[in-house]
Amino acid sequence: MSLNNNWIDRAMEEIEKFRDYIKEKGLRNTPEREIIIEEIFSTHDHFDVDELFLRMRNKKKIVSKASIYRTIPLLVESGLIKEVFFEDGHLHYEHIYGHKHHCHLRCMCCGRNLEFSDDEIEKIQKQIGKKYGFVITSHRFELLGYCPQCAQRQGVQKAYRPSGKVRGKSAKSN
Amino acid sequence: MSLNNNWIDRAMEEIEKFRDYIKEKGLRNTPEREIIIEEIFSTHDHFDVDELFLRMRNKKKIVSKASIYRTIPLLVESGLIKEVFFEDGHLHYEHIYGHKHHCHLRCMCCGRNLEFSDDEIEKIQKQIGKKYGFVITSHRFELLGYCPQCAQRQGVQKAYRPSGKVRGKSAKSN
DNA sequence: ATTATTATTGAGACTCATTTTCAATGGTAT
DNA sequence: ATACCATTGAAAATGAGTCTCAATAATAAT
Repeated sequence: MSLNNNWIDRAMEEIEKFRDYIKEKGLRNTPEREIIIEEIFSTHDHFDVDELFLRMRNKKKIVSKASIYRTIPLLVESGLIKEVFFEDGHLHYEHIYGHKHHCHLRCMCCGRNLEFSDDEIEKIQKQIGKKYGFVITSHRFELLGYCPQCAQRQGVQKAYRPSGKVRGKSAKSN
Repeated sequence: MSLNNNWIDRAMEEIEKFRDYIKEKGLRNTPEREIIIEEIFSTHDHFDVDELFLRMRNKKKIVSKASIYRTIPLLVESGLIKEVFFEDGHLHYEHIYGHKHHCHLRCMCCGRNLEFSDDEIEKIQKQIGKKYGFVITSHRFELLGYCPQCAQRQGVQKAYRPSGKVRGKSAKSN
């Protein structure tokens, strides 16, 4: 509690922010929306809609996908989450709370994804924002290439699928 | 010719590279593929499949969308083009030839897109690549925020659509 | 040249993420 | 209470991208 380190606390804080945003916009808060936020803040990982939906379903927190899709823009606007990238044919998000701003290093062959951070980036962001008069709220920096393993394997090496689209990934449920 | 500045020359050079790549991979070159490359190199702008398809159709260069979709991965693999970003619900590409490596500054409200370049980025790329043992072939750096105009207009300001998806953009053809 | 082999093509069917519609529900303010 | 209107779930719609398949064409072998 004092350390404010567990997800319940995080979620509470963020739910509060969200309530403010919602009110300010003249919208209404609902149990569904709070459940979604709680679930998002229960881990520190990237998520996508389908994943989130299934995670919730496993915990008997039943909210329709449509509502998840409808809530996400509100969460982005209120600054609780952000888009991290488009991969495997869909968007991935993460919550911002306590996340050190980080960038991604992606293998275009196997899809492996590392995170790193770099202070230089923050400086550039400020600098460019000032130069063009933009209010910059976030950034995305991705390095694309081949991981040590894939860089060796000839042949497979250069395979490209649009935005890392993974072939034969199915077994979904609705 | 000597200045090598017009698109015909560019396209020719790149078509040559493509032929090599195709041969090396045991595939076959075709008129369709060459037409696609020519068209891509005829401008210096970003493009998406639909746009490219329509541009070609206007010039009576008829190639099916399926073929365009099939050719793009080959072009990426052979290093002629690269994915620049996912926006408005689809991927955007650009050819690499003569493009100074640049980054994007995007307004999340009106979709305005500026380009800038920064040498610092190149250094970071090298540095991180070495650190993690990756062979890095390209990067994407996007700064997201609000342009001077949108930053002022209250209300509209924070509107977010997944990856800048533009509502009511239709009037497509097939 | 002719033929055999096999990659490529266009058309259309298909998949799947995301959005929209619509009727039912439920907060909120008077 | 009552009216108003945002929200919900379910299902239909949309649209980018992929796949299938029969027809065509590039290359290799004859």
